[in-house]
Amino acid sequence: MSNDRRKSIDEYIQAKGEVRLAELEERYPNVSSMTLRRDLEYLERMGKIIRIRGGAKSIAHLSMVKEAAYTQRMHENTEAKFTIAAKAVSLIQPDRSLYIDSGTTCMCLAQRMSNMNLYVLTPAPNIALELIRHPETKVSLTGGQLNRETLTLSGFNATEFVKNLNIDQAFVAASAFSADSGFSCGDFYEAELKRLIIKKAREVIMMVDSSKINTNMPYTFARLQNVNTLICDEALPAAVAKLAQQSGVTIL
Amino acid sequence: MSNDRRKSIDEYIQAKGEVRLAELEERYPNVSSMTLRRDLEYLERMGKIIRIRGGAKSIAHLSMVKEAAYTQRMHENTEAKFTIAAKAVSLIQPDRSLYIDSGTTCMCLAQRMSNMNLYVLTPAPNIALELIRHPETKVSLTGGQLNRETLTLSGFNATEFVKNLNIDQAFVAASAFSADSGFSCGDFYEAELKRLIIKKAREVIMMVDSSKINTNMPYTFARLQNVNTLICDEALPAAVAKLAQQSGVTIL
DNA sequence: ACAGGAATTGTTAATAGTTAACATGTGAAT
DNA sequence: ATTCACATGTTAACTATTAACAATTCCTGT
Repeated sequence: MSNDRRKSIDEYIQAKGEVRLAELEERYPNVSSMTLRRDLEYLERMGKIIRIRGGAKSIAHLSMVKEAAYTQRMHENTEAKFTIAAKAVSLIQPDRSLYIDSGTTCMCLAQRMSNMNLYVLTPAPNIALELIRHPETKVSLTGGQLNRETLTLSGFNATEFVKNLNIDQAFVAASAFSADSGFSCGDFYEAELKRLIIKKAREVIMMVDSSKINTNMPYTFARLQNVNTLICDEALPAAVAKLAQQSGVTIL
Repeated sequence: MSNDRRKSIDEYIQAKGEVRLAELEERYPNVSSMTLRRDLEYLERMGKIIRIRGGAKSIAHLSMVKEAAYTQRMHENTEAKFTIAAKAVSLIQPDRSLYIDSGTTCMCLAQRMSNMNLYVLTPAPNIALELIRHPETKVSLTGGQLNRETLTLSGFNATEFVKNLNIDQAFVAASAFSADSGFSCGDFYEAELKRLIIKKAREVIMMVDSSKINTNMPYTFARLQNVNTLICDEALPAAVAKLAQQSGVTIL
C-alpha cells in the first residue's frame, strides 16, 4: 500500500538526511520513478522533507546540519548508524527512565523512536528537540556549555543534574573501543558525564560502530564489565566477542 | 562587487524565506542568471540556503517552519517579530554576557546575530543550536525539563544555573503587557526564570509584539520599572508610552 | 602605470530532472 | 456488475541545471 511505502521512504530520508531519486528507484524496484516522485511530493506537502533537484532532503536534518564539522561526521558510515539505531530502538519499552547520549548514532536512534511514555535525559539539544515531538515523552536536558563540535552540553551543571536522577537504561555511544583501553571518547568532560551515567544506570547499552573497534581515543569512560549490552552494526571480531562474553555482555 | 550582491541576496532570502530565480533576475537585471545561480550555489555551500528547482529556500526559515509545526505559533505576526529582532540586534556588542529568552521573537533575533565574542545563556535549545553556528560565541543552556509547547527548559536546575552567573544584557520576551499587570506570560516556571534573570541582569531589554499590548497572561514577571529598554514593532499607544517614559524606559 | 594572473561574469549547447497529460489498473461502495 | 476514486505507469514536452569555454574585471607586484 502507498502509505507504507511513503512511511518507509520518510524514515529512510530522516535517518539518512538526504536521498537521490536514483537511490529510491533501487530500493523500490517494483514501483515507477513517477510514483516515487509523487511520494516525495506528498512528503514535502507534509512538511517532512524538501525536494531538491535529483532527490530530497530531510528538513529535520537540515536544521541540524548547520555545523560543518558535524555535517561531515553525519555522512560517514550512515548505514552503520542506521543499523545500530534499529537494534537499539527494539530495547526500548514504555514507562522507563532513559539516558540517551549525544552524537549522530544517538540522533538516528531518537529519530526512530516512537511516541511512548518515557522520561528521557540527554546532553544533546538536537536530540531533545527530536524527542519532544512525541507528546508522551518527557524530555530533560542537562544544562551546561554547548560544545560546538559535538553538540553536547557539559560542565559542572550537567554532572550535577545527573546525581539526583534514576536511570533505567542508558544508551551510550563510544567513539572508540579496544581491549586495552575499553570504551573511549575525545572529550574530557563528555567522558566524565558518561562515567557518571554508567555508574547510575541500572542497565548500560553501549553502541559502537564497527569501524571504531580496535581504535583508541584519549579518554576512557568504560570497560566491558561496565556494560550490559553491546550493539554494533556488524559481527564483532572473534577476539572481542570472546572478551565480551567473558564479561557477561549481551551482544546485539 | 560580488560579495555585496551575495549578501543582499542572502538577506532577501532570509527575510522572504524563499525566492525564485526569475525573481532574482528581476531584482538584479545587470548580472546574468548564471551569476545568480553561482551566488545561490555559494550561499548553499555556506549553509545559508538550500537550492530547489527554480530557486532557493532559507534554511533558517525551514527550521522555523518545522518548529511551528510543533508549537503552532510563528505564523502569527512574522513581520512584527522580524522588526523587533532587527531593533534588538543593534544593541548587541561584542565581549558581553547575554541572556536570550525563548520564543519565536528571540529565535528571529538569534538568526540575525553575527559571529562575535559573546557568552550567551538561553533556556531554548533551538536558539542554542542557532547561536552555536558562530565560532566565537559561547553558548550555555540552562538544564531542566523541556516544555513541548514553548521549547523552553525549566525547573529547579534552570534557576539554579542562573544564580552563579553574571549577565550584562538580558533580552526577554513577553507574551502580554498591560499597565495593570505589567509583563506576563503563560507558564509559571518560565515566569519564575524570567524574574530571576531580570533581577540578575545589569540591563533588561524587553521585547513585545504590538498585538500583545493591553493584554494579560496569568503570570506577571516584570513591571515597567524593572526594564531598561522596551522594543516593540510599532509605536506604543500614547498612554503606554507615557507610562514607560515616567519609569525611565528607553523605547525603541 | 602596466603586465600578468586570478577571480568574476557571460554565453552557449548538452544534459538531466521535472511536469503534465493521458492511459491503465485496482479496489471499495452501491 | 458498474461506477467512482485513487494509485500507478507511460510518454512526450518542457524547464532548469550543468559544463565548458570565452570575455571581462579586478588585483598585485614591479
